[in-house]
Amino acid sequence: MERKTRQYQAIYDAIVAARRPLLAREVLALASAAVPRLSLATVYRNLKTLQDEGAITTVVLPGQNPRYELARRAHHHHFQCRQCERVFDLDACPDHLDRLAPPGFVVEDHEIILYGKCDSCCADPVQSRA
Amino acid sequence: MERKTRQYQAIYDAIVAARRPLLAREVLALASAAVPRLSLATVYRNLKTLQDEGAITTVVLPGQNPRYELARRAHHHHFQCRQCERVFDLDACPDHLDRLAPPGFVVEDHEIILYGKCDSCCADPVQSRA
DNA sequence: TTAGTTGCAAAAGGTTTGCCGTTTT
DNA sequence: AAAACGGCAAACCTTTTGCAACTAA
Repeated sequence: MERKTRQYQAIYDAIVAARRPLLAREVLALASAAVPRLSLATVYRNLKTLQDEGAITTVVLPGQNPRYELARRAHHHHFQCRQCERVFDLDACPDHLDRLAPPGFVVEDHEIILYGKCDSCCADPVQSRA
Repeated sequence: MERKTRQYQAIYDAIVAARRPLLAREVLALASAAVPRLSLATVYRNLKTLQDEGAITTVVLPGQNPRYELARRAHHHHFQCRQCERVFDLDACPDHLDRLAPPGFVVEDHEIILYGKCDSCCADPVQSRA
């Protein structure tokens, strides 16, 4: 990516504004407000570019499509609300996970995903904000 | 599923014998030894049946295709070797993960995945057994 | 001008489904 | 014979790619 196109800006802006990991189609929906004829292919191409630039990272939950969020400096994990299906960042991390592995296995990395109900959905158990 | 067919048996046996989560195409490869003309569609249909029967469970790692393993009674997590890509069961689990969530969020469940190098690959850093 | 980008449509890759012939009871 | 099951191919869904037209620098 060498040019700053309207599409690129709109896609980046959408991710910045969301402040949580978004699905490709959510990025399209949000960025379409600024660029009406925006295509999914362009969204994917720019997401790829943004990743290569280190501006965003991919968040993949088991069995779900990839989500994209602003790159963060710190190691962190995620929480998914089972009601609205939105994903949120977590800051804490319980170290010493190495001891969960059997003898002879070397742990290099880990991933933790919590599932439950977010604060909004706890307050309003009816509505869905997916 | 009401009948015990050769295909059903071969698929179930493959999963039992593996003792670790298998990809659909791995199940096909293994069960094909017993049923030569076995098709992937049949594998998927029987995997679905086995799940409905509660005989097997699905293990999904972020960004990867689903794997299938014998249903286990106990809550457990998984370890994936980055060299051979095989997935192994872990028995331990570090509770008190609830406190990782922000105030107002309710944690109902969690998932932990460790990545690293399995014992076989530590012993033999060259060969891949994927 | 002109190389990089976009939109559209088609392709890919894994999983699911429709159809119809085959098997089991 | 009736009901269930398997194989094959097409359908699906999300992501990727080919290509001609467009556009930013």
